[in-house]
Amino acid sequence: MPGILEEADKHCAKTGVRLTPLRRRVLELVARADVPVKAYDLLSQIDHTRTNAKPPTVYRALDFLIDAGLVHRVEALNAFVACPQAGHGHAAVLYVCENCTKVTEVQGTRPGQENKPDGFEVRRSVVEHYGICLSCLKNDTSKT
Amino acid sequence: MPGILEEADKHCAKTGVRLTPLRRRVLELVARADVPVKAYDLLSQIDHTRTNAKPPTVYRALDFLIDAGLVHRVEALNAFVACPQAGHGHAAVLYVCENCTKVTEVQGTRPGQENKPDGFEVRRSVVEHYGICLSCLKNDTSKT
DNA sequence: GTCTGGATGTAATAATGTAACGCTACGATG
DNA sequence: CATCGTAGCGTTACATTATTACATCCAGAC
Ligand SMILES: [Zn+2]
Ligand SMILES: [Zn+2]
Ligand SMILES: [Zn+2]
Ligand SMILES: [Zn+2]
Repeated sequence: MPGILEEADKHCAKTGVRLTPLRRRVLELVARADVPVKAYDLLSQIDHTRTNAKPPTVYRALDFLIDAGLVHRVEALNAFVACPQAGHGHAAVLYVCENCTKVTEVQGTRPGQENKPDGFEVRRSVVEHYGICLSCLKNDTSKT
Repeated sequence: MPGILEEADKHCAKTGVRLTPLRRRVLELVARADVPVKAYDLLSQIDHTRTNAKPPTVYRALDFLIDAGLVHRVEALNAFVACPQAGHGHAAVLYVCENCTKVTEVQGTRPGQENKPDGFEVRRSVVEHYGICLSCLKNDTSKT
């Protein structure tokens, strides 16, 4: 795989938005973790000798990355994951393992709108499935 | 309709859990509002001459009500809505209007599990669609 | 009565998120 | 070049949301 950062560079160049060093650094931190990351964890990981990051710093960067479609917010965890597909503005379908906390983002799927009320115009969807991933089910030592 | 509180009484009697006055009061407050309610709003609405409610009070009551399937948490709003169907433990599909903030819970639908990863065992699903309801679309005066 | 577990009270604090304002750097415009 | 406007970030202060830990109360079991 080509690396999320390089993909992000390309994506931002194409869409004409600026992936500044700070934003790129935050994306790097989110992408490096293979589990959802908390905003304040990001804050503490930013190099404080180079920037003087405060909460607004990281929240602004995250807002940018989310708008750019590079990061998704995991609503039920107050946490963030990097999007493996740099698809602008797509709605994510996430499977979150409650044991190992890893997130799998389903590729190329639109969230289903079950029994949508008549005339409702959906702008944004949050779809998060919580459970146990195959790998954790296999390695489960706590079998009753 | 028979009233959410009476339904809740029946439901709790049947499942053998205790809908105490405090919990019932919180459910009443959630049910009375036709929009999602915040925990601290509930806290301020509880009668402080009779109980001495603090944050844990309301969060504990909400936890109980959610476990009992009487209330759903709206994850992306940090807010709570009463469930119109007292179905224990069902996963809710919610349509939230970003204009009037009203929530429509789709009845009798299981959230779709789009392209579920192999072997993933789903325990709980969060499905929230944000947009504009029909009524707000009709009354829209901000037509460009 | 005494014991016990669930429910609630209480204090303190953690964790998460935002508002408001100012400064700086940079590109556009004339 | 001058100046203007704006995006990005710094900075302070604060607001909102949620939890931990421990004490107390109280109904039902024995
Ligand atoms: Zn994605
Ligand atoms: Zn797992
Ligand atoms: Zn429901
Ligand atoms: Zn509406």
